[in-house]
Amino acid sequence: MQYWLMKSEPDVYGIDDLIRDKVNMWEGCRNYTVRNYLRDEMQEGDLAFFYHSNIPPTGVVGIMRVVHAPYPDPTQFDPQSEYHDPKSPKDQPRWFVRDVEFVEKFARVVSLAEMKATPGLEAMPVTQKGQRLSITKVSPSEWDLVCTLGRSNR
DNA sequence: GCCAACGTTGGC
DNA sequence: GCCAACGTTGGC
Repeated sequence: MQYWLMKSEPDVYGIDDLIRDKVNMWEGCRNYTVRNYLRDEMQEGDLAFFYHSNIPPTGVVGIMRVVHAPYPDPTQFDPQSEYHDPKSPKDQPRWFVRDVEFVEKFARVVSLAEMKATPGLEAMPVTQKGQRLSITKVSPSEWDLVCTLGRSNR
């Protein structure tokens, strides 16, 4: 099983929205590296950190699970959508989504600053300057460390 | 709001 | 296939 970190801006879609919805389509990826992760590398049952980007406190706020096979992102064919991609061929879609299911909200946010300061997390892409993929891989040891932090009282 | 970093586009 | 211009991300 592979672990992941997936970013979302909480004013667009945050962990409390996922608690309400229980399952949600992770839509709108328009980057080929991330597309390949979604389409080719993620497996049903993989676990992912939910990361709040852009609005402080930025950081990991909980855990979700990948619950469905990949399928074409419907927003790419929707002219009304901000994610509309008129160049994506209908018979060979460019963009894919996964469904994710809520698993856990941490007792506290594991902030980006804290992750940068925690030994053992320095290889996480999210702690590195200029790294802006919206989905990245997480190693088992990184996974355990961040979970421990998020479940602790600090 | 600024801006550094990076991905994508398109002219040649 | 190079690379400059442009758009976007996302921390601060």
